[in-house]
Amino acid sequence: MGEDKKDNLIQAALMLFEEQGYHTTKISDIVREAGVAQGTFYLYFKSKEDMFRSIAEACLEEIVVALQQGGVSKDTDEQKDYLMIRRALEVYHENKTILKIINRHGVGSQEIAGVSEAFYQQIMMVIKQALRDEAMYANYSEDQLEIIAFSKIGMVEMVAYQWFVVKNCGSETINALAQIIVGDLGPCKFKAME
Amino acid sequence: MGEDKKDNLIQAALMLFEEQGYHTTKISDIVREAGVAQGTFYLYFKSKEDMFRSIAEACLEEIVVALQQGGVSKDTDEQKDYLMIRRALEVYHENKTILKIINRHGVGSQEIAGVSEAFYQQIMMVIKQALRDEAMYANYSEDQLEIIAFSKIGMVEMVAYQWFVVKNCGSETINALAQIIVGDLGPCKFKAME
Amino acid sequence: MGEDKKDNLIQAALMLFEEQGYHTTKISDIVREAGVAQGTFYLYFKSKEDMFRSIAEACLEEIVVALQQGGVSKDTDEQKDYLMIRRALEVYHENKTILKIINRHGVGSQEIAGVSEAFYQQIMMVIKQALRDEAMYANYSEDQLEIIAFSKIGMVEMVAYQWFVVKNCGSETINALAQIIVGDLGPCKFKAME
Amino acid sequence: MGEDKKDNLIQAALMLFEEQGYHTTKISDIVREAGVAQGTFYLYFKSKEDMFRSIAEACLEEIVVALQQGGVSKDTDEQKDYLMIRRALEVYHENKTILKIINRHGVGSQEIAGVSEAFYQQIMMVIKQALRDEAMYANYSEDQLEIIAFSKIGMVEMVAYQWFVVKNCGSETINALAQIIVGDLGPCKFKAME
DNA sequence: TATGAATGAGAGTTCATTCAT
DNA sequence: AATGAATGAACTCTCATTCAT
Repeated sequence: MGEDKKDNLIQAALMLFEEQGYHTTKISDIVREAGVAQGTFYLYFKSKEDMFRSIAEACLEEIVVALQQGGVSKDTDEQKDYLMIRRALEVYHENKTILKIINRHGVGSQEIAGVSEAFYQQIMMVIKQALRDEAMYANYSEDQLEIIAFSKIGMVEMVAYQWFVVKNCGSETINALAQIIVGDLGPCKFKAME
Repeated sequence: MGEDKKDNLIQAALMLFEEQGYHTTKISDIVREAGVAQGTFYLYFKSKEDMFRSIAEACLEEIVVALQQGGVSKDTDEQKDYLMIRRALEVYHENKTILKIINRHGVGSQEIAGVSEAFYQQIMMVIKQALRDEAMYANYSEDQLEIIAFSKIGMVEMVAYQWFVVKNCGSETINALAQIIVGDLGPCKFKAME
Repeated sequence: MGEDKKDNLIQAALMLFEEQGYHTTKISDIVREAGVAQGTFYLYFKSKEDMFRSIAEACLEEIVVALQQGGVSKDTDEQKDYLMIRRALEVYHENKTILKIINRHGVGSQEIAGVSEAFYQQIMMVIKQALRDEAMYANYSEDQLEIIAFSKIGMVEMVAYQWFVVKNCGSETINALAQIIVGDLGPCKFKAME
Repeated sequence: MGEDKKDNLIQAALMLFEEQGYHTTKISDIVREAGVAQGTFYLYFKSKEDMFRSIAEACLEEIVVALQQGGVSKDTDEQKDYLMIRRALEVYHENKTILKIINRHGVGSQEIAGVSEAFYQQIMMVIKQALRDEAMYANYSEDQLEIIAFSKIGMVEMVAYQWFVVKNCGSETINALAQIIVGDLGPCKFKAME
């Protein structure tokens, strides 16, 4: 039952952070939304920042794990690339709440910046690992693979942000987005959006 | 002379926003840094948010203009692509302060989010325009070009953020980064960076 | 068994009050130290203040009783005086915890101030009674004896506080302190203390 | 004009601390009494504790200075003693506000305890110095003089507290109190009080 | 134009106390 | 008798903004 309230608080906070941003959201908003008393917040979190850090950590970790599980082996590099991009878009789509909070509203605290930095480091490592299996990048150095990895992350993140958050598109766009990003226009499945 | 003080305020604010973020920086910090009195701030700006909006607008507009001027026509698509990417990296490098402020610290105000959104819309248009000149994208639809444009923006922005802000590399890395991103490993000019 | 917990609470509270003062000590500190649950506190005490009042009353009453039992009759006034002072120092030494709590940390509640006031009234009466037996004070009025009594109390309390609490000296200093206070330097047993 | 408000705050605080104690007095009480805004408090003091520390320091320093100026040279030790005691009672009477605050209400903060400890150390030194001039204490060691000094301080403080604070007597009692404390009953000027 | 003391609404946080189990 | 999660009133403190000079 105790965990009930903690969960209420987290759900309420995520909703409010997404809607109005971290700084605009007051503890009093969160507890009202969660239906608990003001003091209850402090049973579960040391402070507002502590709450956000723990939520962000959990969400970002989820993304890292989800990306890691996307390991597939297909024939061509292009197929691998496509699947990687699609998988990443799926994961971002499922986690667009935290994506929106962090990208649109930011947070601005040393500690949380650290969480974010660590997150990017982790997914970069995951992507770099995947790239090593592609023939195309066979003779790339570690540093060069890192550049490629980050550029792919940026690509996916920006597209995900623009389509899932700004344009608020659904998961049915994922295939088309991935196809275009990878560069195969074949039989175009891409329909006008919004 | 009055403009002197306004400029002092802007420079002080940019420095502090970059260092500690928008929310952490107090008006009192800015005026102390700028060497003017507390009340003077309000002679030049309606509010703290108003100041940030105007600074952000100016900086982002500068980026848009700089990107637009990069229009050059070379023989191959790959050359065009490389030059576009390099140009974008240069521009981001020159403007890494605002890049850092917006990406690392975020903003958290509806109005400023609008500024940011409009900025991305503008540079997307610039990039899309440039892509139309590449043979490679001849039969892409507008929507498809938009995806490509955003994915390129994301690529450049993420790489610029990681190398110029996180790793704090200088402009001498630009060529190498651009080359790798575009995919030409030719005579590799890329050196290990730390 | 119930009384066990009550006693635990009292011991824990005394320790914490002495260490950090009444106001700084939280109920949660006391119950943690006592090894009981938060709610258990209220089975034994109406409130934090009620607890402190009852502890203080008990301790101070102990001091009063101890002082009363010191009644001895010796030949000279000086001997009586010395014994009275020594006895008082002993008592204060044994009760330095409450002495420290009340003198160093104060109290700050009307009700408890009353307890303290009543305590001084009581020991004043005890001392006054003792003084009546000394030839030296034969023709002193009641009011005058009261002044003498309070001045002796102040003397002993201040010395006890400085030596037992501030300098943290042990009971071996008592004789020397009493001798000096009374004014007999005879064969000086007093050693340098640090 | 700025100092006006600071002074208002100090006067209001002293009054309230005396009336209801340090812990019971809220910042909101102080500013209301002083007739300034809540935020104004923080222009002059870092916190409530900081305020009290600075007030206490000033008051206690005043007492030390006042006691130091009492240096007089009379014929007999008894005369010197009497004058010292009377002077001390006068000083305590003039400063009974801070005496009441510290003795009755206490404060309970490490930092302020330090101020108080330092105060006693200082007046002990003053008294010890004075005692050295008395023939009576010619062959007392430093340690022994310290005991005498503290016992005299305790005497005066307790009597001052009981008569000036508890019984609320005026300065006309000072002579009589001093006389009794010193031990001369001569032509008794002491009248029944209140 | 420039000042900076003053403001006060409103934020985050604390903690003695309660009560269903 | 014992628990400890939950409470919420009340606190201290912050800081963007104002305005008399």
